[in-house]
Amino acid sequence: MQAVENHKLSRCACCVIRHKGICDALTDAELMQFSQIATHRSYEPGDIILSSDEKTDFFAAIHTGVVKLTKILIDGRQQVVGLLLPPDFLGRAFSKSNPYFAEAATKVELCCFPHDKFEHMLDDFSQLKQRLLEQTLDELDSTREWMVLLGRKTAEERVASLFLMLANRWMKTDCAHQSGQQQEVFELYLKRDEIADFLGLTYETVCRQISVLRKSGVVQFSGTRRFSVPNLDALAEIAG
Amino acid sequence: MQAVENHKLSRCACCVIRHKGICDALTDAELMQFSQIATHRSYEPGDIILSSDEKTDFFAAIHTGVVKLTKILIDGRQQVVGLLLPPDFLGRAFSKSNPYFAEAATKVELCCFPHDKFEHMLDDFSQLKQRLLEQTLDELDSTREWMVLLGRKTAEERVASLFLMLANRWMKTDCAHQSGQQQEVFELYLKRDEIADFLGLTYETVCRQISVLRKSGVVQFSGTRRFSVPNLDALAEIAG
DNA sequence: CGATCTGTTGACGGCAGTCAAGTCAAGTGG
DNA sequence: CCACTTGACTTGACTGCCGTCAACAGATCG
Repeated sequence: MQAVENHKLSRCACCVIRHKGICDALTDAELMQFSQIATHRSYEPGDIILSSDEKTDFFAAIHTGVVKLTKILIDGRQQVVGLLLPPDFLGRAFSKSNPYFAEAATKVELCCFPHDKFEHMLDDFSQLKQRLLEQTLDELDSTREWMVLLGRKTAEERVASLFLMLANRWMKTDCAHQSGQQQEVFELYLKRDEIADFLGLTYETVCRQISVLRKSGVVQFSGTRRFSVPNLDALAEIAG
Repeated sequence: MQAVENHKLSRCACCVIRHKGICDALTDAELMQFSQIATHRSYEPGDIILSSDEKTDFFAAIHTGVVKLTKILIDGRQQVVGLLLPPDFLGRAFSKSNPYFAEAATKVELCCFPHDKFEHMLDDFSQLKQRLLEQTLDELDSTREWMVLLGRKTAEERVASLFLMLANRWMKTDCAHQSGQQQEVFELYLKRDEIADFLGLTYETVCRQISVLRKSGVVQFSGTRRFSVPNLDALAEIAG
């Protein structure tokens, strides 16, 4: 029993997101307790992790991969309302259902916590709740930033904004990039039609605007889903 | 001194939003402490309450009136990213600045709490932090709902969605509406160009789509900013 | 090799934006 | 009291960006 706990603690202790996501709010001792309720789950691209308005029985930290949050209208029109990367948190606390679909955009590994036990721990560890609040506030900020994009930006500005956002997120979390090195390469993660659903466009328009940016030299592509940015300021200028 | 406290408590105790907003999370005894740090401020339509990225020194509960949260691009394009009605909470906790403008859309009265004292109280009263978290999560949900509108809905659907949202919010909070009464009358609060900035349209398009809905009988106007809805289901159908 | 999925590019049309004129109500000042 | 101004709103004519429809290219896989 003790051995198992130690094993589980060590799994958490050496977890790549130990000091990034909500887990960072916990001490090693608290993490020990936390690790006992955590289980891992894996998903393939396209898998539905959570269905809209289905009662959810777990929360999760994104361990690896990318998760899309989407909403759909009755006639099938779809909008991506959030993109979760490690070490983001997945799930709607203090509510029995969540109003989005969560879909794996890439291979995904989650670290899951049962619904009721996690909410109890939120009450026990005030630092955890604090962290969740701060993360939710940050998410609200970036969601509103995206509202400006959807409401007011042109197609070209939208695509440029997406590239800029991905580049910034990449450099913030995976900041193991050696300075003075050659061009940083970023991952797009999404297919053209997923990008379209994120930007409020059609996939043809996304294609065209990517071509425009590529031909003007603002971004350089290697394959269809990897790109680099010679001049981030120029990209930011276009993104508005 | 004691007299003043009693006076202040009584002001909170009989406050119209005492049992609606975050204050509802407090006991009468806690409210007493709370009332000692609270001050009231008034604003006229068009007044800027908070400027984007300006360091904020207070939080506030909306007592009366309507507050717009907006963001602008360098060339002046504007997007309303949130609409706050009583008893909503204004301010970005645990961050020295907030990335939006807060502007009074109508006459507004705020109940304000100093920045540092309020954050201390959040730590002292866990129910308060809990309430703030839940309110933030709800705000995130409705913001994402609005992303679908901005990204995927037509002009007519957007205007219909706004009417529906206002009707629902009105009936939820001011539910002193006598049943079996004649048509409920709702307030639009915003000018045509403010609606446009909320819906990601131009004010001419907003005008035209309001005319369409009015002529089809789905909504009835008295003046330019008051309307009633004969059939809410029909409106919801159009809103998508 | 064909089948399928993903991405690219062209031609055309429509919805909403742009530009502009006009209505209406409220306020201001002579 | 009336001319004038101002702000909010409405409506029309035209334009253009992006959506729709369609053909095609490349990659992956059985």
